[in-house]
This record gives sequence, C-alpha cells and structure tokens, in this order.
Amino acid sequence: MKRRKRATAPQKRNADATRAKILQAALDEFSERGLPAASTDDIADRCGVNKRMIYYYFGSKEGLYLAALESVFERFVALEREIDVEHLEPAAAIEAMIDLKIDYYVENPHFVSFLAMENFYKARHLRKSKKLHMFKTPLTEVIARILKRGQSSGQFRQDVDPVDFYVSMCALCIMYFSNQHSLGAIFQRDMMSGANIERRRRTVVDFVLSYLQMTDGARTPAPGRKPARQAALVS
Amino acid sequence: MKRRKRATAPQKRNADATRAKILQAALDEFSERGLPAASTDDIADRCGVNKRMIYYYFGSKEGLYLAALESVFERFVALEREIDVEHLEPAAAIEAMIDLKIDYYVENPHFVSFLAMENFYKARHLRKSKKLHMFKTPLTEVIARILKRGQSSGQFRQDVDPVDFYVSMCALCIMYFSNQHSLGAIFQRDMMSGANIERRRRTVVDFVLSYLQMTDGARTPAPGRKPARQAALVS
DNA sequence: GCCCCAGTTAACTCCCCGGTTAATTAGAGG
DNA sequence: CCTCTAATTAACCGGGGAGTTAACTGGGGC
Repeated sequence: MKRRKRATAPQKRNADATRAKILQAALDEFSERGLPAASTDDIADRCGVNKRMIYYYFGSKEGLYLAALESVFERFVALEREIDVEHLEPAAAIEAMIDLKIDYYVENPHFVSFLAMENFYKARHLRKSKKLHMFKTPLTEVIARILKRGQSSGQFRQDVDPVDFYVSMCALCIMYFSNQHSLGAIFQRDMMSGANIERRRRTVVDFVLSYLQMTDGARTPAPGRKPARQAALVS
Repeated sequence: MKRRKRATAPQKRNADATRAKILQAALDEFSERGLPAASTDDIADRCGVNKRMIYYYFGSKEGLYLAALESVFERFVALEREIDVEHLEPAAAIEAMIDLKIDYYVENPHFVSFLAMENFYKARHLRKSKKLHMFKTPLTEVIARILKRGQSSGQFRQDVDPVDFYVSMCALCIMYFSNQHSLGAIFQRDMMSGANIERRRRTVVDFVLSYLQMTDGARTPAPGRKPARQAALVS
C-alpha cells in the first residue's frame, strides 16, 4: 500500500524528502559560510538528518556543494528562459529584463552568494558540472532579437554585441548586490532599503537605454584618446 | 654598528622584514584559497618564517587577514587619490578614470579577490577595521567636480548623483573581472585575452559617456512602464 | 665583556571535521 | 509471515590546522 506518496508529513524512510532536506540545508550553509568553512556536521544538524546520509546521497562534501550549485543555477536559468518580452516595445523589453534580474537578486541572495563564491574559486566546480551547457543564459538570444527589432526601427544603435551587452547589463544589475556590504560600509548607506533599490533600478534602466539609444558616433570622442595599451596586459 | 639597515639581503633578526614577508605571503594565500581554507602553516612555509611569528606580529589568523585586507585597500585608495584629471576635458577625465580602474583590476587580481571575499562574508572584517574611514574612495569627489564641469559646459546631463554614478562605473569595470571565471566558462571565452579586455574597455567608456551625454529627457520612455514595485522588496 | 630583551625556534596540544564501519530497521514484494 | 534491500543510525578514526609553551639566541646598550 503506497497510500501516502510524499508531500504529506515526511516522516521516516523517504529518500526524496531526505535528499531535498539535505540540499536545502546545504544551500543555506554554503551560502552563509562558504565551501571550506561549511561543515557537514552542521548541515546534517540543520535539517535533522544523520551525517552519513550526505555521503549516501551526495558522495562527498564537494559532491553536495556541486549539487547545490547546480540547483541554484538551474533555477536561475529556468527563470530567464520563461521571460516573454517579444510582445513589448524594444525599450520596454529591455526594461523588463532589468526588472527581472534585479528582482531575482533581491529575492534570491543565495544565487548571488554562490556566484561570487564560485568565481572566487575560479569556477572550478562550475566547470566540472556536467550541466554546464545548460547554464548558457538564454537571455543573450532574447537580447539579440530585441536589439534587432530596436535597430531596424531606428531606436537603437547598430554596433552592439549581444554577449558584451549582456555582460554590461548584468554588471550594472548585480554588482550593487554582490558588493552591497563593502559599498554599504564605505558609503554608510543601507543598500537594501526599498528606496535605494528603486533608485538603483532607475539608474540601471537609464544607463542601458542611454547606451542603446545613443546615435552611433554622436558621442563626443575624448580628445587625445590614447590607443589601447596592449603592452600592459597579461597574455 | 647598524651597518646594514634593511633592504639588503634580509637575513636574521629583522622585525620589519619578517613582518613584511608574512604579509606578502598572507596576501597570496588568502586571495588564492580564501580566509577559511588558508592555513597559517602554509603561510609560514611560503615565506620561510616560523609559524609562531604570525602570532607574534599579528595575534591571530584573523588579525593577519585584517592586516592583509587593509593593506590591499590602502594601496587601492592611494592610487585613486593620486589621479589628476582636473586638467582634462570632462569626457577625457571620465575615460582616464575608467582606464585607471580597469588597469588596476588587470594588474592587481589580489584586490579583486579580497573585495569579493570580503563581500561574501558581509564585510565583517572591513567593518571592524579602524581604518575604514580611510577607504572612502576619493574618486566620488573627483567625479563630482568633473560632472559639474561637464554640466556647466552643457556636455553632460544634469541629474547625476556622484555616488550612484560611481557605483555604476565601478560595476561596469569590475564585474567583468570579478566574474571572469563564470562568464568564461559559460560563454566559452577567454575573458583575459588582450583583445577582449580592450573590447571591454571600449564598451565601458561607451556606456558611461552615452549615459552622461544623453540629453535629459531625450530617452524614449518605455510605454506602459509600471510603477516601482515597493511591495516586492525586503525591508 | 655582560646583560637583557626583541625576535626566533621546535615541539606540543587539542579539537574540529571529512569520511568510514558496521550494525539496524522500515517496509515493499512474494 | 518471511525475505531482502534501501534507508538510517551511532560510534569511530585519522589528519590537519589554530594556537601555545617554553627554550633559545643575536645583537644593541652600557
């Protein structure tokens, strides 16, 4: 009799529920303390599961970390895949994407933490992930289409590389959150107050649309612009 | 006879040299492995100094980390303090600041690492620093002056908050480097190739100047812009 | 030439933590 | 009701790493 399937009160002997509880606890622990400082004992305590279960389901601490990392990225990319802005005016579509990103960062600090952590460790684990190919953000293609629409209607400039543009948009959105603590400490501001977040949102939209709507070549070139200094660069 | 002062071959019994060697090793170790994974034994080995010396000079692993963090920030702020762009045209001055930042990030990955690490740990150590007040970047004032010049000559838009603007400029510059590994893995690009860095430099300058030179109100407002959603925000 | 202490050393302690062993039990299938 | 296995548990192990102890020494001051 498999009367109770799962989803009711998860008591004893429920593989999926146990796995899920561990994963959630890992998400919390890793994003709070970081990979090296996180302890498997604490993760087990957090979710009231025997430590051995971590090794039973995830093999090792690193295996658990990788699973947590993947789950965070999967959810993020899934959201970006859902967005539908094809029916919007190009400028409104760009704005909608910025809103999506900022809202996501506000509501999912776990993602911001994992991204920062993973970059600190040179994306060692991300690169190892078999799901890496799934993490290529679908937004670059959405952006490419929006840009094309905006360009053919004459609203947007012509010389925009979608990936490069995506990085810029992303930078304007995420850095405020990923660096909120140093910025907050140095400028003595509460970066997470509603008013400040809204101000940020407006600035980002303003920046991005200014760039896109700037007529090609209209920008005053700085006089005496020195050529790119390749010599100073590594590799 | 204090014949050899220091700076020649630093052999035995040289407090300053020992302290400096430890600090340098700490810089390397912490930025490579992170605060929790860094080991005092390894730091001692790295610079050929007895582990006890770390405790003699810095009190604890955390004390050493704080000293390293402060030294990294001090050097960064010192550089920003040195820059002189008052003689340049406003647009060229902005460009010079962007160049300064990008060059610095390219040449000082330690700074990028420490900044990311410190933010991951919610700026816990930075906030504890007695030198925190020294880390308020002098660039915001420089920026304020440049903006004023650009505004009175009619080249720049009027409604720009210096701190907000600084954050945006900084975001466009640093995120490319702080997130180089995840971006590189996902987009399969070598973010640190000379050509890609130069492309980045041009894009950032383009973004920032487009924003500043955008005539107030010239930007097409997106139709149907929904009002700011305060409700969705935390606190 | 001697004293004294800042600077240096090796050896040690203790505990935390990742991972393992082996025994135990819930419950599905026959 | 019995069996067999997936799931769960407690107890244990070994290594690494932060921090300490106490002995020692180079060299400046007198």
